[in-house]
Amino acid sequence: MNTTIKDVAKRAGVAISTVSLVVNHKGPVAKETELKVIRAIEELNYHPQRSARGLVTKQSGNFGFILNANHFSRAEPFYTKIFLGTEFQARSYDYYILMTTIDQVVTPKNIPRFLLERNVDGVVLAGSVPHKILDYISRNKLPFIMIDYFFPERHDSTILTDNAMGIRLLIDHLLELGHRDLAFIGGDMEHPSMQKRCSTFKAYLQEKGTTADEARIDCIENRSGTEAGFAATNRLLDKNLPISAIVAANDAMAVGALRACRDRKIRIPEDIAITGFDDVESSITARPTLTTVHVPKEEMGAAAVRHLVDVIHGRQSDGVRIIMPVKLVARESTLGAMPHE
Amino acid sequence: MNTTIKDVAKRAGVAISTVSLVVNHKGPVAKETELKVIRAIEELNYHPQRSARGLVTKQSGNFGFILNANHFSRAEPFYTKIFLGTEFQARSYDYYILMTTIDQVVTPKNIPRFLLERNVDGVVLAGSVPHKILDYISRNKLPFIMIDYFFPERHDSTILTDNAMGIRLLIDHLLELGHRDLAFIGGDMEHPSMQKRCSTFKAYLQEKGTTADEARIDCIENRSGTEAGFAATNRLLDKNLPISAIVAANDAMAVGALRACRDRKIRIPEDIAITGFDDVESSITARPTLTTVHVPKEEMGAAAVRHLVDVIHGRQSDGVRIIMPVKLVARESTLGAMPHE
DNA sequence: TATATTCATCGAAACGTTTCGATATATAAT
DNA sequence: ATTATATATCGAAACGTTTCGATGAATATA
Repeated sequence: MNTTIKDVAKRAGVAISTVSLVVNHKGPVAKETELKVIRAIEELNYHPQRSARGLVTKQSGNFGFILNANHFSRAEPFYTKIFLGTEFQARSYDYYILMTTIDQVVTPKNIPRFLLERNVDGVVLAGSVPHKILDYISRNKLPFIMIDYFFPERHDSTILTDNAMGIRLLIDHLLELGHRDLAFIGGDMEHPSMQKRCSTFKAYLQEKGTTADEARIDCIENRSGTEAGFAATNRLLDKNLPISAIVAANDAMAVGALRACRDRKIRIPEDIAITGFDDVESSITARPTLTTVHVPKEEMGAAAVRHLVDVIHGRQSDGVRIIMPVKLVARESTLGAMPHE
Repeated sequence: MNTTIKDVAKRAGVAISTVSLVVNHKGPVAKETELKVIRAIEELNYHPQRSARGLVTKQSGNFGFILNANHFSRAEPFYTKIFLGTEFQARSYDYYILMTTIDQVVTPKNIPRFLLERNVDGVVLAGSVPHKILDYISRNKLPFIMIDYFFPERHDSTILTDNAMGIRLLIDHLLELGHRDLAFIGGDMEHPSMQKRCSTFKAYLQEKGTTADEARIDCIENRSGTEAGFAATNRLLDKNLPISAIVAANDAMAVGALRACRDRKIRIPEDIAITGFDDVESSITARPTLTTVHVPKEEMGAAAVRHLVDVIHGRQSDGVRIIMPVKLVARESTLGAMPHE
């Protein structure tokens, strides 16, 4: 029970350091002794102990995953999916993920425990995360990468979705269906993804010759949930402008828009078409189901882990910006009721 | 950078061991020196290093989470939810979760790495998991608990759902709606939960005076997915017995039943009502939405972690069996189309 | 006042590895 | 034959903690 490298050394009749060399495939060791050692290892069922090894190598075999606490409600499967993506990929590289949530407001003392304890070899940060954490991480020379967030003034590695492409796909889709009077509801405008979605909406409409009327754009500052979508839609509809389609900045806001329209007995999509963004569960549980843009959430998590591994192995320098492709998912909220399949 | 206990000791003008005493709130230490030490700790921003501490205490601060690889497809959010439940609860007890999947077939060498490396203080096992792993874990004297599985011949700690209650709720619901000819489709009969659901179906119908006709019960041995539900339902319907409702052993099979009925132009629930079990996403994405039994998945994960912590703290002996309550969720597949809400 | 008891602090060992410099042996170069 | 080089092995130090037994100071007991 609890066999150590010492036991192996004794059994194989060699020095401890020789066993270590064999275990780690380092340094030259005679074929013959190697076999002796391997045999001893197998007979004793030896496996090096993580904490002992970590103490000297300064490697934990773990990656940290830091998530904005607000984002990790159970109702919000977006970041959950990203997290699961990292879990999956980490395993295939022989790392484990230690995950924690973190409050927006950073008191000096809420640095994640795994950082303080030096228990991770790299960090993935998902969603909006405080500056201070990044500083702490880079001060400790840990490789890190952000997902779905970045600070414009810095050059951190980050994984983004192709927000511009997503919005263009939606607009193309709507124009093709004959819609002309498009509106946009956004929220959480401090978030770069949200900014991009909104700015692309304006720019691409202009490009298409349909000028984007500012009166048909309603962005709520700090919130971006169902309630925000509901409120923004109501404000928009109160103006009595002609509107044939509403592009929402994400699925949650689109669901809010659906609700606002239902309250006013507006039929979807006959009177107004509605689109979301992200392709989370609620887009398919909604009635009608939501046309939206699929964001490859698991893949983003996986890509983040791969990047950390690459940096650690020196195969990849830091400061990259990876943009993940998206695709349109057309459903009832633009196409109308479809036969139950 | 990288301040150690040594630095703190020097700065505070005390011995290393004294600093340790302060950090761990052990042994008697004078108020005055305690303050000196605390001040030094804060000035140097010291925090003990996990691997060094773990080396001597033999505590990792981690729990392992082992999941049957088959169960962890992305399409199967049941165990994913359980996992997230453990994550959440672990954090509140200052533990991290190391998760891994494991194949059904256990070669002697696929023991999870975190076990070999002695990198966990306890283990949660979700779903059907090989015997050998349990042996390995208990041989290493690690506390562990299973979720949604158990071996009848052993007395391991385990967290189960109230399968019997769930089936009774469904039957009561159907009887109340006037159904008399109930059928049952099951699968994966090696799984204790599945056995219980099936046996309760028979027993409770008998208790209610409606004898359970064996001809209306179709259980598939090794599979329990949509395909299995589809196949079982077709076999059932081919018999041309009067059937007014089908109770499926889980949501996936219920979805298969929906499909089989649609193919035969059987209307749900007008011609036949259908129920599921588990309340996973597919029960609400299905058309019509599925009446099912809600299983508190996150709570089960959380309860598992609480139990491990209790055992470690000696507050709880091993070998408990915790049965989680369930509740009926009535939806369109028994009630009929509901107004979009 | 002498002795026993408690309290506070300390030094050193131990935990299980990796790594580094030293040593011994075998092989190649002169 | 002598020296230089490469190969194989080893012993010991180091990593940063906790813990244990020892020591000394302060307090209570006789």
